[in-house]
Amino acid sequence: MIKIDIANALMQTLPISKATALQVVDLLTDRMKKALLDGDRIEIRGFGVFEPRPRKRGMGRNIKTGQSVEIPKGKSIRFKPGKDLRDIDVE
Amino acid sequence: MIKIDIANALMQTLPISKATALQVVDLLTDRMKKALLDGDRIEIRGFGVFEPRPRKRGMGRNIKTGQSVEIPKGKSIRFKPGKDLRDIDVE
DNA sequence: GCCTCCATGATCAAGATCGACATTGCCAAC
DNA sequence: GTTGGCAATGTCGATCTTGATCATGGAGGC
Repeated sequence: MIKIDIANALMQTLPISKATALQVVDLLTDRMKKALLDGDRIEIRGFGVFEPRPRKRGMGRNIKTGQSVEIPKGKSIRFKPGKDLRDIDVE
Repeated sequence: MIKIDIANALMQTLPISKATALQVVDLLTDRMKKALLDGDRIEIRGFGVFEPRPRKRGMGRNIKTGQSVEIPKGKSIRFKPGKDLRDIDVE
């Protein structure tokens, strides 16, 4: 599923044009990105929580050189699936 | 940032009512949940990728009992931040 | 707008997983 | 069709996850 699929799903259900649907998706992701970059956490009940988290881990590894490279700074965006998504049980 | 904030952001930018904005957010999350539960991965360029991933890890621990509890089945929804979100650099 | 409901957060421990770097190919986006 | 973001590879260590309970707050109802 890519952006187009989401836009299609929106326009098929809501009374909005495809162009608007695309704008919606784009704006949504943009707003979320800004919020996350701003350090704000996004909590959508029943879906999940996006939480900016400081990266503290020490070092990674460079394939070609094989040397341990220190992971400089960093923040990771952690997504914690909500109840509905944690309910997954596919054997 | 919660669902209301996102809805407000949408209605402030796009020519849609707040009610519609809320429907959009709700529908969006619903569609994404369904896709993820269906095992489909969602890839939004520049934002991130939601990917259902089989959980293979062995066991956890229960505080109150103190016993090692085996992690039964499981699928986790992994969100991989896109370029824009990986670019975070907070000193 | 306020109240109520129920999901979410934190905790402890142990073990598996993720992440970063660099390069190439593929596919999402325009 | 073109562009360039994203996946995969490999190593090593820190982080995350699971589980139950209490408290907080997101979210829906009146």
